[in-house]
Amino acid sequence: MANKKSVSNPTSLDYAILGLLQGHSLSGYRIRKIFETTALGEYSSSPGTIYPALKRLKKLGLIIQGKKSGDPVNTPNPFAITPEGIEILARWLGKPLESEDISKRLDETMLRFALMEELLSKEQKIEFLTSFISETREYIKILLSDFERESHRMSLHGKLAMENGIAVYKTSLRWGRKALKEIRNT
Amino acid sequence: MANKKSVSNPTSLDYAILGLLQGHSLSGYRIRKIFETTALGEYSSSPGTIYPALKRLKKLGLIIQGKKSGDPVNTPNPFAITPEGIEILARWLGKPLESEDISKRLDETMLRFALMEELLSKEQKIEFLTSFISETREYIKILLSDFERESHRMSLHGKLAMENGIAVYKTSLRWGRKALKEIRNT
DNA sequence: TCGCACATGTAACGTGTTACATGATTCA
DNA sequence: TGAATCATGTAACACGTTACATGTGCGA
Repeated sequence: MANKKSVSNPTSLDYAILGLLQGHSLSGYRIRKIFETTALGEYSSSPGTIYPALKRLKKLGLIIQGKKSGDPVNTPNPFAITPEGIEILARWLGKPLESEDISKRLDETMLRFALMEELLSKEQKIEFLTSFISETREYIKILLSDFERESHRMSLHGKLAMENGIAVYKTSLRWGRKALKEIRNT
Repeated sequence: MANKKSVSNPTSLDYAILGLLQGHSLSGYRIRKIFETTALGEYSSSPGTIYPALKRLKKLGLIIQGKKSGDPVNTPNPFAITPEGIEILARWLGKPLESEDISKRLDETMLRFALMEELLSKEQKIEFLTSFISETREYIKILLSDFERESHRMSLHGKLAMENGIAVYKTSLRWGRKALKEIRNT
């Protein structure tokens, strides 16, 4: 197994930070503001979350602190991603999709997609979307058969809630096919 | 403020457990199996998660342990929900929806819907869905305006990821309207 | 008898949340 | 001058994850 998990892997928050640091340096405060204001807001980020995370990543050598030649002149204590950070991030982005990346962790999976533009090859992106599509199709099948098998003993609200789940996954499936086409045209 | 948060509120896992305990007693093992096998599987549940949660709920007096006259004869140490448990659960289910229940915590919000059948009145359910619809509509507006404002400086992958988010929320909005109709016909 | 499913738990660990704390700079 | 925003951090706490541990009962 090439995968040592001895020391505890980065969390998806860590990866989100590394992803933001592709391209330009950012201060802790800037990163917080991005999490606060943009659609990445799921990673809700009070100081007590962000600063310890940055500390962690720094200690791991995935980011470095200090004026980096380049960007925003007056970012106070900007962090930049290191080559090791890039490598770790790219490895995470390129990991083969498992079924649980769809059934649980769908948000994280979309985050991976959002961050992979620069670091993965076109082939890898296509591979990612192809698996995304087939895993999602597979999972919808499971949901539908669960639904048929159990619906007679489910409450109305239970059934409706499941219908939402199924509809949402179908939407993501359609999205995946469309995204695949667009990426192929690149 | 009627809401004391002094002692730390139940988590959504706690509420999921309380919800499962509506109607019939279940052993810890049974609860684990339900989380493992059904669509509620997001609440991934190893012993190290479930048993401490049950202990907690027991200490709070929201569930009680012991043979309950009724159900499956040889369920080992079944838990049943107490009146206080019901009350806490119902209060949670009936809480007014805030915008963050949609933008973050959408899964939790759907869990609330799934569990409210027995404990809320028809009017409360309609109120829930009505807010769900308007909050979701509102959030989609925000996403769309973010998208228009930022899309020119977003990467292709960023844009595609956002499109998925928007499509998913639109799906849930359609679901909400449909669910509202069905509940009204009750 | 071997192994699997049933059944329940504990201990270490890390991370996110909440709340507190501090200080500089900007702008009205 | 006072308020808001910029900017960074710490401490307590609780929860979930992982890994370990134990024992029963059933069926092949």
